[in-house]
Amino acid sequence: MSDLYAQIYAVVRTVPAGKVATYGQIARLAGLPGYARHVGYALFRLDKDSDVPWQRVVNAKGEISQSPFRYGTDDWQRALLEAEGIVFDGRGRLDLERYQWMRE
DNA sequence: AAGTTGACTATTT
DNA sequence: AAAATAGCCAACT
Repeated sequence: MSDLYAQIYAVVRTVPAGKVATYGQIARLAGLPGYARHVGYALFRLDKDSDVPWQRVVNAKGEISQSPFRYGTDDWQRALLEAEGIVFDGRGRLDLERYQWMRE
């Protein structure tokens, strides 16, 4: 894997349970401004046995981005987050003001 | 080697 | 408030 992805994974692994971060935020923290899409791309390529908590990365609206190839369904990620104490509203969104990690 | 793709985001309808 | 547009940049074909 490229060093680029290594940096992304390193940051994602730093997100504590019960908190979430946006793609753009991960990119900035990794020192890669403008790489928001690559964060998602990196997680897409992520191996299932990786220790990266991919479920804690959501889009800027506080919603779970879906992928047709992710193993498990769209509900799987949500279940993992709920298990960490994160509550979703009726439209499948979470409160970023409350759960976003290290907001700038 | 060139064109397409995408787990995004900010801006504009 | 929700949907369409434009900018973004490495990986993939």
